[in-house]
Amino acid sequence: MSYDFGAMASRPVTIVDVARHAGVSHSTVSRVLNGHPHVRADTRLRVEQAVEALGYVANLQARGLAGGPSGSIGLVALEVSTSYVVEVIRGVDEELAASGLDLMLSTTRRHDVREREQVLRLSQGLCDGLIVLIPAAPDLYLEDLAARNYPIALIDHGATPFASSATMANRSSTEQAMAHLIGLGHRRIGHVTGNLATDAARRRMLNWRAMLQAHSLEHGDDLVVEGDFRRESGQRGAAILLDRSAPPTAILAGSDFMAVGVLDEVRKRGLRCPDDLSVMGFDDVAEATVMTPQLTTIRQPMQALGRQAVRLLMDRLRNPDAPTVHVELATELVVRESTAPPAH
Amino acid sequence: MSYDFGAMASRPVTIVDVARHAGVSHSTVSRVLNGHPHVRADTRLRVEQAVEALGYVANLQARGLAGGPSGSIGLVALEVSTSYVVEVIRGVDEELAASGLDLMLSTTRRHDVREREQVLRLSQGLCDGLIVLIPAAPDLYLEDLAARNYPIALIDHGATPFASSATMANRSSTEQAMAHLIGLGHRRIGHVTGNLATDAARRRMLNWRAMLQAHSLEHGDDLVVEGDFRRESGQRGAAILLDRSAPPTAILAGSDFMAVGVLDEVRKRGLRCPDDLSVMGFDDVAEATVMTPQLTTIRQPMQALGRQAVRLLMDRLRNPDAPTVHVELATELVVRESTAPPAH
DNA sequence: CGCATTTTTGCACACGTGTGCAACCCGTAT
DNA sequence: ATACGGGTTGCACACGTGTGCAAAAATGCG
Repeated sequence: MSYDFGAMASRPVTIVDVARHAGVSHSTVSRVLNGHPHVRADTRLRVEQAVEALGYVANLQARGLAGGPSGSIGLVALEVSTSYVVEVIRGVDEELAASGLDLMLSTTRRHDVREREQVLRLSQGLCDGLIVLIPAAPDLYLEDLAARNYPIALIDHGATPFASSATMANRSSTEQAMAHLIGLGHRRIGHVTGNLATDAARRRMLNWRAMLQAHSLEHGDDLVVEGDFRRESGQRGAAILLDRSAPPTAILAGSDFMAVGVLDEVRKRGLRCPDDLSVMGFDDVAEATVMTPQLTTIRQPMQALGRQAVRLLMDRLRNPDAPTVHVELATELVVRESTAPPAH
Repeated sequence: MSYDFGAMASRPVTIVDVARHAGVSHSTVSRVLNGHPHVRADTRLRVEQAVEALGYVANLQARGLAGGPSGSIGLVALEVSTSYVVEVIRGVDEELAASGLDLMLSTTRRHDVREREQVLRLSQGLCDGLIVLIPAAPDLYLEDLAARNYPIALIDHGATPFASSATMANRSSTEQAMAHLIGLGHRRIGHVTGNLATDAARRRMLNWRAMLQAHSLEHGDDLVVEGDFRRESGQRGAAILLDRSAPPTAILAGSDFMAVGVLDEVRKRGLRCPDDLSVMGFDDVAEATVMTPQLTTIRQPMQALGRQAVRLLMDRLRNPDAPTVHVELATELVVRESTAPPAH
């Protein structure tokens, strides 16, 4: 066995190096690092100075292996491409900043097997807790982890006894939007839906229709066009609706991006918003405050969802035996400039 | 696919469990998992079946501790709040998807100490390579890691012998912007900078000044205001510039968000863009095509930057002894509606 | 000062995996 | 049949840290 003290192959500083430098055993260093009570004051000081002097950084893996806390929580998501995921991550990151915990993001990219792998990986000591942001069935591992009493927070899942969860109140959001438009005096309210293959789009359409029926307003098929959540489909939908013999005075788009498309068509036709047509969206994306007119929309509390998940997780970290909780976050009507009473 | 967990699923399945189930030693299981050549075919099959039956998932920490590959690469960033970071992450994630490697995101939240900590943590076996996305001085750890021959890719840093790096052609991007404005006939061109603590902001300002000098145009201190990359600082900067005795006819903002702020001030004063003031930004964020007028800007290839960083990293993973590389990606002038020849 | 009690410290093992080395097995050539 | 050789396999140790237990040291008390 040979020791090389040369500057070439510098080995990371370990707890043993610190111990040697401070003239104690590595156990003592460990105790200092973890704030154990039974350490003499001057010993603690010597160790802390050694840590400082050598620039010691704990090896997360060894610590996790040995059963110590990792000081970080994991977030498992499908991908980072959609703004939905990005916003949730932002919320998580910001809430975490206050607590001093680290964030580990892991993406599964739609491989179902990978999902279970990633979750188990992170739960094996790498992270103290896990936030799962995947709209799939986590039954494969949830019960397992619950048996180990491992803290998990699910986002956008229904209630389950195995983990805490946070979700959005989808129903009331469409009601909020329609109440706003009807309250302004609109009687013909068109709807450009998102991709009807998705739950959210379908529920929004059903609730749009239900609200019109409840107020005895027209709700026929010539007031609704299917889109796909994207800007271009919003423009196409608006073109169709505005070409009707009796065009709507307001259009509810299934997403903010489609609302932008609706406004594209409005501008193209030389109409003005909100004077000639009121427009609403869903989500309250960052773009909503940048456009002219600024968009009236239903804010989906995506960041808040992330924050809430962190709080749920930290509750479980502090008190592992407390029962799991299910939280439903309200959406919020954000009135800006794109809606007004109808002209006539 | 169904997994058979034993009656007591309280403890995670380890390599030893698999070994027992297959009637071999844990070493053999390890060799199967890592694709070593000297394993008999039927033994390999038995082990693989045991892995499947027990639903074994490797413990990353133990593997990392023991010196094995982690199969994941790390990304260290300040935060995930800015779209710059988000876009880079998207690029990284997408490029990584092709390679089968996992992504670990870690945020430092502007604590300089944490930066070194996080980097060292992840480099101690947790990740096979690291992408650093922090506009600060990584001298503290770079040399150290280079000595260990640890693969690192820096984003938006200058060339360094210690790591591969990818950056955008900051010089030419500013030249592109200024050439456009000067070509339109502008002679007084103001500049609201980003946070001058960052490299990018400082270089943009220097190049702004250099271009003005090269064309013998005024470039004094009363044509430049420091901002912080955010919308509000853009508005403040514009207010200051427009209050000068001889206000500029065009303003180059250090980011698209600041350009939005500039437009806020323009609108507030009842001015019109581009008639009374031309406005340009940097980045080409999603918002740029949504606003009115649509923003003329310099497109920063942020996703491409992420992809490039991954490729650089994988080159080093495959060939650790190859020299480091510095790649510069071209930016692109995107002319939209917010720039025009000056009125007078 | 001696003894009991408490505080402080070190030893040794555990965590799960990878790997050098030696031992094993089996087939083939002598 | 024996020796040889190469493909397989197991043993034992290493990685860095946490912790129960016992030893050592410090403290308190008479």
